Amino acid sequence: MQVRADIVFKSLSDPTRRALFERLCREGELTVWELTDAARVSQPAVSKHLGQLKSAGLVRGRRQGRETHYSAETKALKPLVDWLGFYAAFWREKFDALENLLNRMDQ
Amino acid sequence: MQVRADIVFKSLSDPTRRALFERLCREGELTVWELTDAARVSQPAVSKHLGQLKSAGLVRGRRQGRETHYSAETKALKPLVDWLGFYAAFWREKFDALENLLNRMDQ
DNA sequence: ACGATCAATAACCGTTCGGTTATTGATCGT
DNA sequence: ACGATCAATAACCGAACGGTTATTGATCGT
Repeated sequence: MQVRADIVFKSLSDPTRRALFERLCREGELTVWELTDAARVSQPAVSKHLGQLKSAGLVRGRRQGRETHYSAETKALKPLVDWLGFYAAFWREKFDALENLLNRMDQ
Repeated sequence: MQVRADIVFKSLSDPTRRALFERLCREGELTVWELTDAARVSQPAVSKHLGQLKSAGLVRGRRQGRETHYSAETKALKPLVDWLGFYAAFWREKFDALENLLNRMDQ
């Protein structure tokens, strides 16, 4: 779980990359060029970021014809929630609520 | 809040740095040399990491004589919790929508 | 007063990172 | 069949990162 937390933290530590993930969370499935449109970086940069997010399990790519549809894999945030829950007893109640929700989505 | 989240994510994305923060969370106030002892890096490296954690507000340093006592500032995790909370709310919406749909299909 | 200790800073080094442009490979529309 | 489009890869670049050793500054014990 340590390693997973590492990857997730690192993946989300870059603003551009996190913005991509956030957009996928909010808007659902999006193609690379749709994502590139809003991101203020080039298409290859977007593709690289998506690749990293995919490695972290935060994103899934579905190839359809010549376009690839990406979507957020919210379950992959679990290591982060676990980490927070463990190290910040201060926020215990909120974390429990979060974890509860995640477990329900895990099914 | 975006910027805060940036800094917090980035600060915690390095394993060595996160280990320092975790130890401070678990064991309370510790001096630099106590932290250096367990970390597998040099004292200057530890000092630099503590400096970054301090910039992020994740850590507080209390100078006492020639030694500095550091402690975790769990409140600084709030941006991270908020970020997760925001997307958790989004998940809940989706989840509720799905539940709703399933219920309607049942009839 | 002086040597030892603690922590921060300086100076440096190799690697990784985030970005670019150019190119390739695949698929679509006509 | 062919030009256009979409996405991934390649090759490269400067900046930032994480680490080191050496040094400095301050404080403690004797």
